[in-house]
Parts: sequence; C-alpha cells; structure tokens
Amino acid sequence: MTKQEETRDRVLDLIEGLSVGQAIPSERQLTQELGVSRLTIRAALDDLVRDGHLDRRHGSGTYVTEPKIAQPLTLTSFSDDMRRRGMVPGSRTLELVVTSTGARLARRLQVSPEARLVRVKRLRLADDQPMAMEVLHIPEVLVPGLTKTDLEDRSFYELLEERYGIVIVSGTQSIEPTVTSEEESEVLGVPLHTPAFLFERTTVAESGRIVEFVRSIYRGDRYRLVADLTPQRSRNGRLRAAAAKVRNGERRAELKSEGE
Amino acid sequence: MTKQEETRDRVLDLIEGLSVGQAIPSERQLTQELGVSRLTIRAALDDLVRDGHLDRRHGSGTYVTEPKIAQPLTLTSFSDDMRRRGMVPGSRTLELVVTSTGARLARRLQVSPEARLVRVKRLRLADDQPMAMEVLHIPEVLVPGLTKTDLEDRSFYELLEERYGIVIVSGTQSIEPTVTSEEESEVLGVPLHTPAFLFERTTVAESGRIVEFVRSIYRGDRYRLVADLTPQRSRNGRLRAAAAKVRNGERRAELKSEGE
DNA sequence: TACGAAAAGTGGTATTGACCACTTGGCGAG
DNA sequence: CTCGCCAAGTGGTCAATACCACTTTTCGTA
Repeated sequence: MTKQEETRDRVLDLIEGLSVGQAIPSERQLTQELGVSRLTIRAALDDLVRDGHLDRRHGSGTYVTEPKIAQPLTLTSFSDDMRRRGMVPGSRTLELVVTSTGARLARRLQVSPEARLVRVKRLRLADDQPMAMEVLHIPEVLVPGLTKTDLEDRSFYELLEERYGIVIVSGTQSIEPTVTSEEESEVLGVPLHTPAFLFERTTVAESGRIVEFVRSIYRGDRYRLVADLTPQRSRNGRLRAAAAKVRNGERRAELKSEGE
Repeated sequence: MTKQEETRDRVLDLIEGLSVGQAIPSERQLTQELGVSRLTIRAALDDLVRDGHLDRRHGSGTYVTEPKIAQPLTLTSFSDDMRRRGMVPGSRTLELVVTSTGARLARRLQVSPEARLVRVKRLRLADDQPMAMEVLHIPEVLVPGLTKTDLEDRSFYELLEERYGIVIVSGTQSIEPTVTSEEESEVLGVPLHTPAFLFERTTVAESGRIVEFVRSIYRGDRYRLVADLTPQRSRNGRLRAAAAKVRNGERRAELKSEGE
C-alpha cells in the first residue's frame, strides 16, 4: 500500500462524511492534516477526479461530485450498476448445471476441454423488472459447492471474493447489437426480435487465471450506453495542434424513461 | 502550451522515428536531452501511456507499442477510425439540404427553432463496403457554403478546423441497439431488420457552442465494440480493498471477420 | 562451463520549495 | 450605493533531489 493509495482512501473516507457540492480541504491543508507532500495529495486527488468522485475548480477548490450514474464500461457488477441508479437489483437463477467444457469455451476460459464447468443461467432484475438475461460459465474447480441460492441476493463478485478468495482485476467485454431469441423474449417479457445488446465478457483474477465467461442479453428498450467523448492525440501529428483540453471521457449508462 | 505538452509532442515526434517494440531513451536521459525535470517527463509519458502509444516496463525501459486498433469511444472521426484498421475510408454524400430546425433538434443543438440547419445524409464506406449511414445536422451559420463534394474525401472535423476555424473539444455519444429500417437496409446492402448500432452524438467546439448532432447507423454484422475493463473504486468502501492494479481500461472497436 | 551474486540501469514513489493562473471576496474610490 | 481593483487563497505546473523496487547485464566463483 503506497502512501498515495493510503491518501486516496483517507480522502475517500473524508468524502463520505460530506454531501455533494461541498468542498474538501485545500491541497495545502490536506498536506498538513495527512502528513504527506502536496504531490502525493495531488496524485491521490487525480485518481479520485478520474473516477468521478471529485471535481476541481481552478482558483476555487475541490468539490464532491454527484455520484456517477454508472460506468458500464468499467468492471462493475450488475448489482452495483443498478444500485447506483437507485434501483433495487435482483437476480433469479433459472438454471445451474455442471457440464463439460467443449472446444470453444475451453479456448475462451483457457482450460482443458475435459474440465468440468458450472453453467448458470439467470435473469437480472431492476426494481423487479426484467433487465437482462445472462449465462455464466465458470470452471468448477474455482467454485466448488456453488448453489442456486448463493447467487440470488448478492453480487457474484462479492461472493467470489468472500467465499473463494478470488479477486477480479481485469476483463474484456465485447458489445454487439442483436435481437432477442424466442427464449430471451419470453424470459425478458418483450416481443420476439426486440433489439438488444449482446455483451460477452471474460474476467481475470489476480492470479491471472480466467474466472468466467459471461454472455448477457440486455433489453435495448431499457438500457442505453452513454459515453462522454474527448479527442485523441494522433501519432502522425496531423491534428495534434487541436489537442484536448478535456481529458478522460467518462462512460455511463442510462435507463431510458418509459415514454421515449 | 505548457512544458509538459511540449514535452509530450517532442516525444511523440521521437516515437515516429522508431518502430514498434523499440525502447525510447530513459527518463533520466530525456531529462537532459529535453532540458526539463523528470517530473515533467513522467507526466508527459503518463499521457502517452494512457493513450496507448507507450508501454512502461519497470526496471527495463519504456517501449513503443503497437498502434491501437481503435478507440471508438474516444472522439475520433470515422476516417481516422477506419484508417487505423488499415482500411480505406470513404464517404458518399446522399443528400445535402438546408431546412429549418424544429423543436426537438433545436433543443439538442441549443439554437432557435427558426434557425437554418444544414442536413447531410451520407454513406460511410470502408474499403468501398458500406459500413454505416449517418445524418448530420449543423447550424448553417457555422458552415456557410458547404457543398456535397466538400465532404467526400476528407474528415469533416478536418474541414471544420481548416476552413471554418472550428476546433472540436468534446462530445457526448449514446449507443443503442436497433434494427435497420427499409431505407437503411437498402443503402447499407443488408437484409431488412438486421441488428445495428444506433449512435447519437453531439459535439462541442472550443467556444462551447454545439457544432453538430449526428445520428449514425452502423452495421452490426461488421462493427463491434470491445472494451477492456478495470475495477472501480467504490465510495462506500465495500470492495475498496480489492483495488485495481490495472487502471484505465482501453476501448477499441474491431471489425468482425467475414466468416464469424 | 554453468551458476549465482553483485552492480548498473530502469521506472515508481515521495519530499520540498517555488512560481503561475484563476477565482473569490473585501475594500476603497467614484 | 455601485463599480472596479487588488489581495488572499486555490488549484496547475515545474524543478531538483532522494530513495525504493525491479530488470538486465556483468563478472567472479564453483
């Protein structure tokens, strides 16, 4: 744990005691209160600004921001994602079976095709409304004794960490447009061939091992991705002069209002 | 232009003279060669690492990386996006008309509903294959005398900067799944109701003025979004211990291979 | 020759001190 | 009372220096 990380967490604690819009102590004040150099403070605040917890105003101060709506292109769990929108996340496990892996999934998960695999199909709810259907594939050795109810009322990632000691550190997700199949339509309660997002995600643990492959279908009529864009610097220099003032675009998702 | 930005650009120039995988001079060497402090060097390199131009290896050196496939959730033009994939971008202007604005668009563009608007419909090509159809809406006062051919063989953003002196600094883009309409199917050469991405984008100039509202339909069978994910820090601290080692997920798009 | 320890070089973190640019609020002149 | 200026406080940038952690190379020893 570096001082910078420690500082970040201490400021994070500090933020919890404040309300949105309030200013945190100035950088020079924090230097004294926390006993670290201003550079360290700034590096820690940089992180928190990047993550959307703080907003700096040159010449004025540093303020607590509205909690971000969401950052679906960050490694967040469905539960956290929905909670952040003020909705109650839910989950109904439709099926939990142990199967063999097969060639394609074996490659994705980087395990032997003979390995045993837990396959979980579940419905994700937001305020008891169906939002997405997802199918998880997890090597059985990683989650022995996993049951249906384990997955009902908590984040799978929390469970992984607390019971199995597996900490997620990264992942890759692809996004495609698609339309719902017959099964998906029925489960989600939408007409056949409704537009939807298809997310495919593999996540990686601290150890470097691939933990899961997930295939999710999100209702296109209720889920939308929103990205704040910033220009990029180009290596060939053509547009370099038009360099960014705004940096680090944020990503977030929104729920569409019913009547849009 | 701060020293840090100047340093960044000088390193960027330096990178152009190297090939992928080669090491750039060490930070201490750069300190001397460029005559700035190591802190400044590091800040500049931080930027370039974030943008994917460089890769740091602790104890070893800093290396030039493979140019990123793409970063579609960054403010990049279609032309740049396609070029980066080694494809030849193209554009066919299907229609260019001046109309009045209407209430909904007026709100989006923050102009009077009576303002004149240039509406451009065009087909975007990659290697002469239809990739997307887009409709641009631009207040006419910003781009007087714009013609069809202006838009054919160059980036619209380049044109804006060079001829009209308008520099784009940020934007917002929403992404939804949809299916192609009759017109879109015909123009793109795909069956009716093919899954597609609907992008809606508004871009903002240096002046703070909204420059354009764009609605694009991307073929779902050829265009895919890929995001590298990293965990986030949470303000309520529950999972904070599992903090990220990997930071700053990159986003990129991929073209699907034909036979997938 | 093969191995292992040491040294040299690299990026990673941290401190201290300084100055600049911007915002804000108070005070004085009109 | 109002306006404009100015000073204080804030974040933004930069320098010089030090030490740590890691990688790579070198070189001496077995």
